[in-house]
Formats: sequence, C-alpha cells, structure tokens
Amino acid sequence: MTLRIYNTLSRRKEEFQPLGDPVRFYCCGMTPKFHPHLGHAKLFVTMDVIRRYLGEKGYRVRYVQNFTDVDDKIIARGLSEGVSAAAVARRYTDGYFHSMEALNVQPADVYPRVSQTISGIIEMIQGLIAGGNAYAPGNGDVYFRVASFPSYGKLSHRTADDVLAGARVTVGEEKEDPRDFALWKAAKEDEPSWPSPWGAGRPGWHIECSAMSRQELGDQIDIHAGGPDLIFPHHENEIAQSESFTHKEPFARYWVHIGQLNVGSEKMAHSLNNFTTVLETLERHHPVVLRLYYLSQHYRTPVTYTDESLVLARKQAEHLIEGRSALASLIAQPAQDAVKGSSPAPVRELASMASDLSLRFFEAMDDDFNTALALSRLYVFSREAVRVSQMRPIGHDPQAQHEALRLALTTFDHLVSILGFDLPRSSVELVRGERALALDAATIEAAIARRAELRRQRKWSEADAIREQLLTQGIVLEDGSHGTTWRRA
RNA sequence: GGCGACGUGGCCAAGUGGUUAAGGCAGGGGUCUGCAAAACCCCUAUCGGCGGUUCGAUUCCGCCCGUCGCCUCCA
Repeated sequence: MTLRIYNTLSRRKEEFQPLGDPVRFYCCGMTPKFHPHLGHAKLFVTMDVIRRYLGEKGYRVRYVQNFTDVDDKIIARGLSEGVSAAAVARRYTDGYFHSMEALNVQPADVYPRVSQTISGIIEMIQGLIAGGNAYAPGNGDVYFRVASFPSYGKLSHRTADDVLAGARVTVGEEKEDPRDFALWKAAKEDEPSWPSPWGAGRPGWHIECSAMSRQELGDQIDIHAGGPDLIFPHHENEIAQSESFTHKEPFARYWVHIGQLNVGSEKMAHSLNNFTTVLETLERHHPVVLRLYYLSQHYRTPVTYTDESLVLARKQAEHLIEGRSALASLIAQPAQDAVKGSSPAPVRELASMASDLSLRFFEAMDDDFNTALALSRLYVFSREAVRVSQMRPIGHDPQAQHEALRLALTTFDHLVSILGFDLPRSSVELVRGERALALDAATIEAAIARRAELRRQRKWSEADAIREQLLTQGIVLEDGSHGTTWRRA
C-alpha cells in the first residue's frame, strides 16, 4: 500500500517518496504571543497524526517545529506589560507545551527559535546578497529581490502581476520593486536587536524558517507544513529564499496545508479576537473529544467551529470507548458463563472483522490521511463489538475465542493509537466542567443504593423520584441486568 | 479586481464515471425493561442550477447562483 499526499505545489495527490532516511518534516509553528487557540491546535493535531502515521508506515521521521519568538506583536505585548519580549515569548512557549501535552501531541524532535538562529539567518542573507538575490539599500534594511527568482509564485499559483497588485511599500522602505520583502529590518528604538553587517536589527518575517529548516534538516526537505494562511506570502517567500540560496530545487517536496478553522464567517485568529484557547476548551471537554473533532473531517476541509460540534464529537468518542470496553468485557467473560445454544460464530466473525478493519483503516489513511473515513470504520467495528458482547457467546473452545478476541483488542487499540487517542476507560470521563462537578460518585452511589432498596420493595414511584432528582443534576441512571449504573448526561 | 475552495439526507460529514452514495447526530418504528434510560435491530438522500463530453456523471468540462478564504499580521 502506498501513501499518497496532497501537495499544494502541484495541487494533486502524489505518491509519497522521501529523499532518504529519516523523513525530513518541518512544520511552521507558533508565534508565541498568546496561548494557542483551536485553529492552531487543528494544525498541530493534524501534524501529530501525519507524523504518527508515517512512523506506522515504517519511516523514521525527524520532525522540526519552530517558534517565531521575535515578532512585532510579541514586542508590542512586552512593551505594554513592561516585561521583555523574551519573557512574553517564554511564557507562551510554555503555554504551547501545556496545551499540546494535554492534547497528547508528541513533542517535536527539536524546536528551533528565531532568537537562537540569528547567525544562520545572517549567513543566509549574506549568501543571498552575494548571489544577487538580495540587496541592502543602506538604510539598515535588506530586501529579497523577487525579480531574481523567476518561479516566484509557484506555490500560491499567482503570477508576477498578481503579486504586484497586492504588494505594498511602507513609508521608510527602499524597495526596488514593491514585491520585494524584508530579510533584515533595521532596529527601532525599544526593540530587541542583534548586530549584523548592515547594522543593528532583526530578521524579517520569512527568512527565519528558511534558516531554521536548513539548520535542522538540510538544504532540501520532504514535508513542509503549516496553516493555509501561510501559503502566501510566507511559504512562497521561503521557497524563494531557500532555493535562491542553495540552488537546489525543490526546497520541500511536499507542501501540506490544512483547512482553516473558522468561527461564524471569519477565521479564528488572535488578531480578530474571536478565538477560544485550547486550555479553556479542555476545561469543558476531554482532550479526546477535541482531537476527535479535528479528525472527523478531512484535514484539508475548512471547518466552522461551533460549541455543538464538540458535543457531537463527544458522542462519537463514546462509541469508541464503548466498543473497546465491549471487547474487553468479552475477553473477561468466563467460559462457565456460556449459555446453551451459544455459538462461536459471532466471535469468529468479530475477529475476522478486526483484521479487515485494519486493512480498511490503512487504506483510508493511505489516501491523504483520510481520518474521517478511518474513524467511520472504527465505529462500525465498535458497534459490532457491542452487539456480539450482548450475545454472551463464549463457551465453545473458550481459549481459542479469548485469544482471537485479545488479538482483536490489540488491533483496535493499535489503530486508535495511530490517531493519537489516549482513550479513557469510561465515557463518564468525557464530561468535564461544571456538570462533572455537580455530584460526587459516593453521593450518587448512595442514592442508587437507596433506590435499589425501594425497587426491591416495589415502591416504584419513590424509586423513580430518586432517579428524576438525579437527572435534574445531570446524572442518568441505567438499570442493567447486573445492577444500576450511572453516567453524566 | 486577481487567485482559490466549497455547495452531498433535518444537522455534521466521507466518497465514487456504471452492482447497496461511508460514518455520526437528530427523528420514526421495534426488541429489552416495573416504568424509563441505555444498548441492539429496521427505516429516512439521486449528490446547488443549466448546458456539454460519454453507452452512462453526483463524480470530468463550461457557465450561472450561493457561501467562504487568501491577496496585509495570521497556524
């Protein structure tokens, strides 16, 4: 089975053929100016799954994700709060790690930072000037000469005229061409700066990724990923800088961009002040729910975030958890529980369904990481596991059946882990926030015990009153054959 | 204005040139239950509109309508 990945550069799905071992994978990370919001997390969870899946396909992966810790807004925030820009960056870099750890996102192999890559950036700018691809007009700035790079626009698929139409020159800039962009910016008062051959200053927005990518992964890489809003100008400019500097093409073989996360009719962004942070979302929802929300659509599909969509995701998460516990309960079912007329056929079929599930899961993931389809196959299997678990089928050759079921469970757990899920044992844990705090388990258990006694006495209306009382507090009672269980509504 | 994406059942959302268009939610019917809940079973779509290509299109092409994004900081 071959993996196919959609490449923004060719606008097609292409068979994945890395340059070598390990796979060189760079993702444009955060500008740590505030806590990551749900749009950021969509990117990083997606990359986490891609990375895990590449590993699953047998590739070793070197995954690099940067922090753009030198930035106008970080500087502005530091000034307004009376702390250094570095302190702001540090605070929200930590915030990033907290959020991602909660979401079970595997850490990158390395997290380069602009502030620690200055010499590499200067070296690259010098090379670009020497090659005629950049110029220093003498005002302390250095600009990239877009006209020197004929294939400029190939990633975002726009022509020189297109770019020109949208280009702007700010007062004080001395560009030869409005399309040119800054590689180095002369220092202003109150701003952090570094010495350079062009005077004190700091890097422009795009050069840092070219430099960090090169520093950590070499001149050419396999996968370069990021948010859709980076295609132009950021990634376009990275290509221009890197390919001009190294004279190697392509800079990145596969350009991967996710679909944007929108709120209402606009994208979720710090600058639009319409964002929800990961941390506040996790106060109300289990991390599995948020991850499942992201993976329920294809990663390239733009999605509109609503609170209800997370409620939907929670219900889907319950299916996975219930399917898994059904399987576990079958394995725990002792042979003497067998009832007359039970048949081994359902277990046999379930076991063979598990191996088929595996094939279909990989088939879906091989097609540009179709997690939505892969998940649907897990749901179908889960439902079947629940169905079979209700049959009490163990009894004929229990050892062989248990073995088959254990294998099925291993398969299921493995597939779920490829998607990065750390499933809780019980769906009760999926509910968080106020509703989870309303009543503690001991109180609920005590009420259940009182109600059980009333039921024994066939005092139905009194027993029902207890149930209804709990329901008003968000607790649902379910009377099963082995007693009463509860869950949060 | 330029570039691009999307429009699939009540809602969310996969997918395909031709046997039954995944899956989830909600809804209806049923089994089970003291009642209920849960679970399980069954049921609910011809794919925005108009043309074209084709033996055949929801899937390819064109136009139209609608929604949205990028073109400026942005994951």
